[in-house]
Amino acid sequence: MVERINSIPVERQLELLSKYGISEKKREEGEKELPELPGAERGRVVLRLPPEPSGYMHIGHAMAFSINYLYKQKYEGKLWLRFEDTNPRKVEKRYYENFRRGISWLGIEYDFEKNVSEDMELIYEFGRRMILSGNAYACSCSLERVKKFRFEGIECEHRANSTEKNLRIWEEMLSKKYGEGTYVIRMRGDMKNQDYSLRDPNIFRIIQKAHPVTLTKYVVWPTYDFANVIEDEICNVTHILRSSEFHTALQDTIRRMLSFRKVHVIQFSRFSFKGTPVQKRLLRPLVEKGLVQGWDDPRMPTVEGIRRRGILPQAIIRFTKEVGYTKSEHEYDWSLLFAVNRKLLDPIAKRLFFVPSPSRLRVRGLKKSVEIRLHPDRDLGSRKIEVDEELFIPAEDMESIEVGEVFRLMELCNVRLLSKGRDAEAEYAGDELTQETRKVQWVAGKPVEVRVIIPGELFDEKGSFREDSLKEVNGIAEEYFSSLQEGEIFQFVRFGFCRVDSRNTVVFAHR
RNA sequence: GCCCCGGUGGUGUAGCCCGGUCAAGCAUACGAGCCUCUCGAGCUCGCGACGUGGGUUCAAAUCCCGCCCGGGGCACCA
Repeated sequence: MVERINSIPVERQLELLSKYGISEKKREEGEKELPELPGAERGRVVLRLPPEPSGYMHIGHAMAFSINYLYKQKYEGKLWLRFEDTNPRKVEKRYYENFRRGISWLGIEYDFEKNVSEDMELIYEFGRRMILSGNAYACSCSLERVKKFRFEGIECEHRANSTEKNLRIWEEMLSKKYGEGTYVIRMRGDMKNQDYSLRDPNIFRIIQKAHPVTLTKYVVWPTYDFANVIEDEICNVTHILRSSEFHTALQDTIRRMLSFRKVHVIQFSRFSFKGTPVQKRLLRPLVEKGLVQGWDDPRMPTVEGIRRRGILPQAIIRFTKEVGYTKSEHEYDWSLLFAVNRKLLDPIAKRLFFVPSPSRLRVRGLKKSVEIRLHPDRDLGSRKIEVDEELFIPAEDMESIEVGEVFRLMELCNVRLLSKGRDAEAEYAGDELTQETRKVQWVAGKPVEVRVIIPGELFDEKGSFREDSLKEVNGIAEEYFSSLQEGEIFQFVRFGFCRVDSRNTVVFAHR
């Protein structure tokens, strides 16, 4: 029954339906809304993007930032861009700019920007307060000893030092009297706590390496958890939306010790795509061994990589909104992102002809000039093509077309194949357009040689690098191709969406 | 070892807090058809899931316990 109805054209179906008084059920199209944030009030929400400028921004950052941005919009709140640059050993100047670029590419508008390293004096003030209130102490245990004691739940002797002594050492640390590894400041937690991260964690350590922003001004640096709590307090952050590789217990404790306000913490698991991990640990070897072209290789999850791959920034934001966030482990299939990207691209991408593995075809007596629209149903302009007897069609089509068969050269005319092979010939067979005839794209005139790079997943299921992660297709495109802008995303008809990477190279995005 | 957090179709999610309306919604993928001068878009239909074992209850995807599996933390990294 269903089959029978389906075989009737839609218009006729609707006709029949209205005849029987059945109206079309309107589907509510509403875009998916993000869940409400606890305790969020319009206009009073403050969020933050906290990148560590120690590596390239990747899709995981992009999505986590998007969530924050979406909530900023939802509640008309404020958004900070805050560089978590408290480890001079990891931070590098160029990455600050890389993040700024990535964020602006995404179209994320933030209200304030700062580096945590600019707030050192303030952070020191809170460190001092921790010591004065007995919540922190200076410790000179070796790393091994700290570890051992923490594991065994034993308090070291430094824990019993007087406030005066702690304060003296603290001041001396600040005045650069000590070298690395001599002293650290630890939070007085609970050496018996079942959660080991509360067994007197370190909150300040000495690092004698020049910082890209503050240079050699400071040597005592706060650890992430400490700096973060302070920054969230002074930035007036109301909601922390971050991935779940962070534990809240420690930060909550510090917040309590310093009598800071409560902050809503929402955690979600890391965003990553199938076969394309975001961890530097896995990516760096690929770059170093030359298995990929660089950090901006279109197979890479870096912002630069996915941009080259033809993903629109809006697609990332919209995709993020669709999948939302969860604490459950997941690995997105690229096809999910592609689907969103395709929807955005379809109405704006120009349609061009590309012939992979071209096969020469002579059409007897053909001489024609056609003007073809650049989009089937949007007005994106058109291009004019002069056709002579000689043109090219894909080898794949040439092979499957039988001699004597009539097929259509898209937007041009019908032809009948007379012979195959090197001197393949065809003859004109009318202009009538019918649904059944096979349609083939073609290239004539002055073809442009084009190389299409097809990026795939970097790793297979077992986690080893895929040698075939990058494929290549060569062919010719119509002349109009040369007038595309670098970076422009368009569609090669019957082939897929691509982005102009460089003069004669395009990167395949998806079908 | 200890401590957190998860486990809904191939993939991603909704539902779980407040048990029934869930013989489980949506998207994507896949299959079929309609439409279309694209293998794109649009439209219609189909396919397919509550980790596992107990318990509570008239009733469990939803609450409780055990187990299994996955992720994260226990850094002088963030």
